[in-house]
Amino acid sequence: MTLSQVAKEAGVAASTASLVLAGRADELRISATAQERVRDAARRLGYRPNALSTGLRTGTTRTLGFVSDSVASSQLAGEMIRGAIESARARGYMVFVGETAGDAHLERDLLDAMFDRQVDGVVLATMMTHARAIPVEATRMPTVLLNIEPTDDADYVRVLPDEVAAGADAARLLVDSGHRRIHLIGVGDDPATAHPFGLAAAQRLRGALTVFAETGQQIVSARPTVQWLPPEGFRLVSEVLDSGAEVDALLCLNDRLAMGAYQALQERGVRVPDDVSVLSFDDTSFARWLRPGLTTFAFPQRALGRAAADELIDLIERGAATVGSSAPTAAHLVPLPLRLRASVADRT
Amino acid sequence: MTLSQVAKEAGVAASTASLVLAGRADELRISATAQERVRDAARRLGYRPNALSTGLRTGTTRTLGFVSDSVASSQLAGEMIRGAIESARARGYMVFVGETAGDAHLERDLLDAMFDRQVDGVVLATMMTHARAIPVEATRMPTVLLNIEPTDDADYVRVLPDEVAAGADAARLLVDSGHRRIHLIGVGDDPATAHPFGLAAAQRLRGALTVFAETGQQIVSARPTVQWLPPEGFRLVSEVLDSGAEVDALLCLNDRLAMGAYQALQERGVRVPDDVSVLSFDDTSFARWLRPGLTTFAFPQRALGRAAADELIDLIERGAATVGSSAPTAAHLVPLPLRLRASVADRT
DNA sequence: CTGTTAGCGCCTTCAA
DNA sequence: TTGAAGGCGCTAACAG
Repeated sequence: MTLSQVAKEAGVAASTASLVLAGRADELRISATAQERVRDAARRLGYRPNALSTGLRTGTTRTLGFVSDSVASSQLAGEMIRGAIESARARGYMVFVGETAGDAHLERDLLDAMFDRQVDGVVLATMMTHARAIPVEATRMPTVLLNIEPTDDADYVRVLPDEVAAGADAARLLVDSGHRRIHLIGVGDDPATAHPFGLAAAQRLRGALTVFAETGQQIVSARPTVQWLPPEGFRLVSEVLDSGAEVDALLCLNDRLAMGAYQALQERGVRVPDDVSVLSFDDTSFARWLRPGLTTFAFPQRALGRAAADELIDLIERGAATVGSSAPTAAHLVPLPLRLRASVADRT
Repeated sequence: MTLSQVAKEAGVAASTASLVLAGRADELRISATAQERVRDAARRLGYRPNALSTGLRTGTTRTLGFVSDSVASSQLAGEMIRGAIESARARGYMVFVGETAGDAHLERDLLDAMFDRQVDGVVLATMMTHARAIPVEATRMPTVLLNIEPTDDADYVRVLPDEVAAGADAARLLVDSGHRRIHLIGVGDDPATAHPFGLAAAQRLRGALTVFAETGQQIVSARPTVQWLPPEGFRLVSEVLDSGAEVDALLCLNDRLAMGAYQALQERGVRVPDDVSVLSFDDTSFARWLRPGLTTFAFPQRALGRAAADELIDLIERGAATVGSSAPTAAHLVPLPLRLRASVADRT
């Protein structure tokens, strides 16, 4: 089904049909009958414009690329992608998705393949290394950085989770509910030397420390680890309990550590939240199924994806004219919403 | 950078450059020097062919569509998509991803949008309703069904998890390791009335029953539920324990039920696997972090995605000529591999 | 061995 | 108000 077939069926020229179908008929005063005939023919023949052709002609494809460095294990990636797809779809865009597993070569290939297909722009996302250089391939087209802090100084539109605020919120929640003896699980007490991967550890810690300072609290202990996994949470919390220190609350840097914490607590007969409160980050799938339900700040995967796609489409539709012209754009920060469940007691 | 610019730079005609760059130069005996000059110019100018143009001309885009009905909560979807993308990429294809959340209208729109962009084919996947009708939109292009049994009788290429075999494997594992008093958690004892959503329950049950029959075993109890979630697992296993029945092993229909089972067991001080073995399906992210690690048959998400993309590309490259011609294709069954951890004891 | 020509499907002046 | 013509970038016959 091509436009000229529709035109023929309607008894008009292809250009006329084009105008009608593009909604510019009134503007150019095409006769009502002609319009009717065209629309009718199009419907009857099930006409759908060939996007390749339109793209070739107009230089725009209503197509986005989404490239992330995620690997099999990361549950986070999936939701981000889906958020992006959802937003894009709502605005009439389709998205190509690619994954690099951290392979720079693959990333280049992917970006090339998308560029070849004339995507209108790409979002570059990361699940692993949060601070990194941006490949030159990306600079050929409008680009939005998702969950990445660029190491170079070019002015990219960035979308990031507001980890600092989440850290602060967590600390405030604990302090406000009367917890005094707080232990940090998964990070030391110095933001500068926090977790080598990702900015999450350092930023969550920074936010928390600010609030602790403001309220005159002291952290009892802060235990770093490189792997944020249940066995590590188990180990660290066992250490805390063995140390004989008093503990009102455990602030775990993510849910997997918290899962390990639950196991260690349970094994020693320490009750959550009656004896010890547990607060965490991410809202991983199992958080609500732990007993008692884990109170946690949800990593806003889907919202991040949505925001990235929206920023990108804004950028595209605003026109590439503006690129690099204006003042450095502030990062778009997405909050981590609290999922209030049953693991934090009120001790006031 | 267009082909004609490269050709001009190399001092040849565009068609010559085209042939050289398409690798058909030797075949058509283009002089070595001309080839050299073309390749050189292309490299120097950073030439990349416009895929839109090529697609328009050749009628093929090396682009796939992937449409699934998954919703936010399903972790399964993400991995399937990624498997598909991975396979596609390896064969030079890019993929458009879309999600419908079960909305038939959205599905139509998505399929249309992909069709408009001239995808070479689509995979239609489902996470929810495993038996369903296929929308007519799909029939305009090569289609592979992933995790779907079509209710109409058209002859589609299908990729499915081998749930029956997994059920049989699970039963055999239990029987072979000396378990006699086995309870089923999450499904009744009649495949015909099993779980309304999905084929998994009925098929896993069918496989298991076959083996139990072969080995002369009797199931002690089989408890159905509509929601395969931890609280239900907790409830059902509590019932089992309260009933006073003897129990060697719990065969849970998925990991979330098993998680609830662990909680119920733990609360009553029943040890896994010393007192009771637990076996399950899916290998959800937390399965390996439960204590003891949960032995389970992994739902092969990624492999399913890979298989679907591969089947689709085979279908496309074999040529649409064959469509509907041959005998009904057998479904491509993907096994559920066993993840042997510590929750099943050897009681022989 | 290489260049000319035509056309994939669409949009957009420009003339009529 | 409508139609004819040209071109987006590429490939494939067909001449030379």
